[in-house]
Amino acid sequence: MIFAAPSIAPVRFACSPVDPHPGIVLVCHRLSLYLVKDGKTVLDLKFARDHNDQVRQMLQNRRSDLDATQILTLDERRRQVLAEVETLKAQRNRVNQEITDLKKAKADASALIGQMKAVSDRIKELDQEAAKTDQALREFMLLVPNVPHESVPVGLSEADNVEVRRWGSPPVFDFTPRDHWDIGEALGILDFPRAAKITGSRFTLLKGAASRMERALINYMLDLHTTRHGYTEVLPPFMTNADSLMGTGQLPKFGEDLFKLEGWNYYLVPTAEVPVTNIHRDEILAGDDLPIQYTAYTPCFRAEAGSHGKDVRGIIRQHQFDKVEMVQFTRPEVSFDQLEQLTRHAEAVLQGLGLHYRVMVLSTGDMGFSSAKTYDLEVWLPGQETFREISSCSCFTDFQARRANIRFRRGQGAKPEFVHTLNGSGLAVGRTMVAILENYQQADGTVVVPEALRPYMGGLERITPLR
RNA sequence: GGAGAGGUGGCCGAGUCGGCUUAAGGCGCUCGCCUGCUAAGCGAGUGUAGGGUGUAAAGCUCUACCGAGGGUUCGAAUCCCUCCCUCUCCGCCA
Repeated sequence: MIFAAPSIAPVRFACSPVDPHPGIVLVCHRLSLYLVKDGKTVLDLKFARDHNDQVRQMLQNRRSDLDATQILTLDERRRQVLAEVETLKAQRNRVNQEITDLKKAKADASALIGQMKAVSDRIKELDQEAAKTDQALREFMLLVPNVPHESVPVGLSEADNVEVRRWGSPPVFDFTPRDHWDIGEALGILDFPRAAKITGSRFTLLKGAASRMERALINYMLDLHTTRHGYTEVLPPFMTNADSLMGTGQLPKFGEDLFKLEGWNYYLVPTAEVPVTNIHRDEILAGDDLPIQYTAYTPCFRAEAGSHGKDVRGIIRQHQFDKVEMVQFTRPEVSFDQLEQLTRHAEAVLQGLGLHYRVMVLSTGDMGFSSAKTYDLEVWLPGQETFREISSCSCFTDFQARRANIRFRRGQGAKPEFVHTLNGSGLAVGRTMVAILENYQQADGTVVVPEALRPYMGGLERITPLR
């Protein structure tokens, strides 16, 4: 197996106080390029300056066409301007005190005041110059992807993902298993034409046992994560502002995947990851409180731009779907261990429902922009005779923490450090129902309800045709 | 939607004819002293980020930050404008 082996890791970004995108206010404060080794931040912008070659190499590895030398230029310019403007500001502060003293003594200060006019104008100029440079540097850094962990297989696409393990076995049928849309429509519990009438394509009307199962699955998953896996349940807003989307990495690069509310700077959440991770934006957490583990149910809204004609049948790919998400904030040194654990938490849901699945580690070519390592859980769908993604579990190292300025203190008086963030679906509810319909279908067209779900469905054991 | 009041350091809370506030004071916290123990008392310290200077840590030094952004001014927590958020009353609504 081939592994990416960056001797040094990555390039990240951060930002500062100026607005690079109209209507979008950035909340990050640090302006530094840094490198991470063994999950620990060891170097910063100074390193990028002194070892620019290595930085360039890293960008190349991730197939980024960003030019690392631009960092040098911009940083040099920025520090030049800062040095000059800060000297002037120091002078201004000093002279202002003198003016104050003169005024107190009822003496004439007009000479000093006249002199400071020019200084003040120059400061104004330089401040603008510094802001421009900061903005350019930040825009650059916001487009730098996270760097894959050493254990991530190098590859160009989905085809290079590597199976890590699988659980269970596919159910055996003495008839030809059907797709979930056939099963659902025959039972009268999935209604596609009416959903298209109400809204449009990629929406589904659930009825009877389907809508109840959706609700049951949400409760089952939340209960599992809160009572067995140690997560705290939260129910966040289903819309977020642009700052939050910037914090988790959906913006500025992936705005076309989002539904934005007309006349508002609000977006429908594409995943609970956004509101939940941003719970602690701009906060310094107590080291003793880590790891912090949240689980949340939210609907998810995705424009699915660029997926036209893909998965058009059934409820696999919808503009709106329900998901239960797990989010963790951890110390840097344990984040990849936590990823293993979080992945097991997602797997526990599938195991509880008796669904056959496999775990894939995504290759460098298939993983997301913000992720350092991602496991996908793929559930077996007999109707389509294939494995389909039902959960995606990622460690983001401090990529999101830098953007969202989420830090922690190891102890009293210790310097704040960035936390690591993780999240994973636990699980995508709609696809879980798809899996149940297809895996538990019977020759007579009915569907057996998995035992774990029955308590949540009033003891219902079998779904029979509605009405 | 209408009317009004506010947003200050981890917390509470002063601070409007702009300049002795380098953000008073208190609480909390840390360290020390004192004290059978505890409590109380006494003393010192206590933010974040960036630049410069140190091999590094420390230290020293400069700059910025009183909801956010912009403006006026030699100088803004303090004045003006825009926006965000919180609270009160009215209206409407689940």
